[in-house]
Amino acid sequence: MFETDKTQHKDNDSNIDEWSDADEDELAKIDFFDNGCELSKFSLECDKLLSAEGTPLQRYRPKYLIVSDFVQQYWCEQQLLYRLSPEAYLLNVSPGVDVSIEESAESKEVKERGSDVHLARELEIQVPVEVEVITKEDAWAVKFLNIQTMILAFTKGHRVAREVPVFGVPFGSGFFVYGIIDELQYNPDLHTVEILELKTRKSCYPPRKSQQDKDAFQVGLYAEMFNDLVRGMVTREMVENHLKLTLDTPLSGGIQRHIHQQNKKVKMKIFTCGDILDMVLSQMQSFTCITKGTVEYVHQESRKQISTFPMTLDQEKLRSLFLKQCEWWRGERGTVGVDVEDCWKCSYCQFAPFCEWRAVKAAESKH
DNA sequence: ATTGCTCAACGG
Ligand code: SF4
Repeated sequence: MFETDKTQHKDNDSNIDEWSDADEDELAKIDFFDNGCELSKFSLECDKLLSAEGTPLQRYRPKYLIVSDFVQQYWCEQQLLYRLSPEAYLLNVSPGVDVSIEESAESKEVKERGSDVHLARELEIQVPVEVEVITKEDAWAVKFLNIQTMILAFTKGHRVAREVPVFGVPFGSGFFVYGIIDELQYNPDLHTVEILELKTRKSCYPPRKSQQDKDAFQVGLYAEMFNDLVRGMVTREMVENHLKLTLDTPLSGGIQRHIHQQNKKVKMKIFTCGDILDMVLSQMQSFTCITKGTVEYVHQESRKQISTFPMTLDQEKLRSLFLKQCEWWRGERGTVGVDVEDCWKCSYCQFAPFCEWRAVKAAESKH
């Protein structure tokens, strides 16, 4: 009885907590449901744009994806698309209407403070070295060398490494993925490795469940990729074919010098990107698989810990989530925005005013 | 073959 009141409620507040506050005129203009309310695979205008111009993979990630792509997608696939393709968002905006696609200054500020904290933490334990990079092989060799630095640190007795790259082709997806793990912790007695993912927050309270889920997903994906390297499931050919690298040409002088400087014992030899890759692929196999991780939330202002929670790797759950995400990248299904219970996310989103997903959900809720 | 092709994560 009281519920009917709720559905009629129009929220013109700046606070977005329901679908129904979208602009009435915009809703009238967009008529997706001519043929009833069944959710067809590509009913959104943005999906039609995608199918006309190529899959997200071809268009935006022809060689490799980054872990952050999947993490953003986990948060909201529609928002990911709008970030990749502002034109997909502008489809919903009538010509002449002035609209911003910039993130708010506040949100930029919060992200910057997060970056600052992470940078400071990295500098606490490792010294950055500048290396001249000329070719893309050089650039990838540096990434591989950063993995080797972690391996060396752990064999020297260090227990913590930060900003450690991982790469691979998770779950046989056929997608090459690259990411950087915030922190790895090594226990030399048990010979185990765990992930610590630090998240800084403006708020001094723990985030909502779906945000924690997203962070657990991120840690899970890192763990899975690390483990694939440990299991020897990442091959030289995968790197070569996906990244289109020529692995057998010598790296440029700056990197050669760096390698010899780093390890004086290494014999005078000209290294190729493939040499570095082979070493890393082989050395990674001496680790054990990661089974656990921790997500830690820290208040930006006070730097005090807010909360932590453990992540136990659930490979099957992760697999099905990940492969579902891959379908979107391949253009096998349409874009899906946030669930009703997660529509609070829209209040933080720069695309809320003309978001197609929101408009459709608002229209649906009026049946 | 004019011919290239990505710093990731950052927080909500
Ligand atoms: S407004 Fe909501 S549904 Fe639309 S992109 Fe932003 S978060 Fe996703």
